[in-house]
Amino acid sequence: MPRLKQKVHDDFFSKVYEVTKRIPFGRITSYGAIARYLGSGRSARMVGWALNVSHSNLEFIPAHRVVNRNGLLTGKHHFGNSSTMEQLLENEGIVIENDRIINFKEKFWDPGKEL
DNA sequence: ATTCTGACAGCAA
DNA sequence: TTTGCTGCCAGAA
Repeated sequence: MPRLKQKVHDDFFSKVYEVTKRIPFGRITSYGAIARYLGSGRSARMVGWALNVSHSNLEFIPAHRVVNRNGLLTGKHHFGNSSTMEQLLENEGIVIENDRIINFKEKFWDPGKEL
């Protein structure tokens, strides 16, 4: 029995939240990695959208641990203050320079590979 | 209904 | 290497 359209979206969003919540402390991943893990590899933008509305979720979503594939903090303007995301990450021991994560490759956490 | 936009990513020039 | 266009799927106007 197919679910209602609204339900489907909730499922996709929920999956995004689930994966995001499993990102280990001090690690980060990319929108594309999550999208691929969820099956729709070319829907990275939807991951971003899901995180954008993650405020409606009761649980805390560590959305600051999700950046684009270049380790660029493209979503920092969505944390109220544009320095919040950067601060949260540095709080976890991640070094940032010019909105870019240093040692991005080493800190990278691939849900498809590690989950 | 149509058009534009977006917290992306891949590929062509 | 950098820039620009395209595919992707939902939402807003």
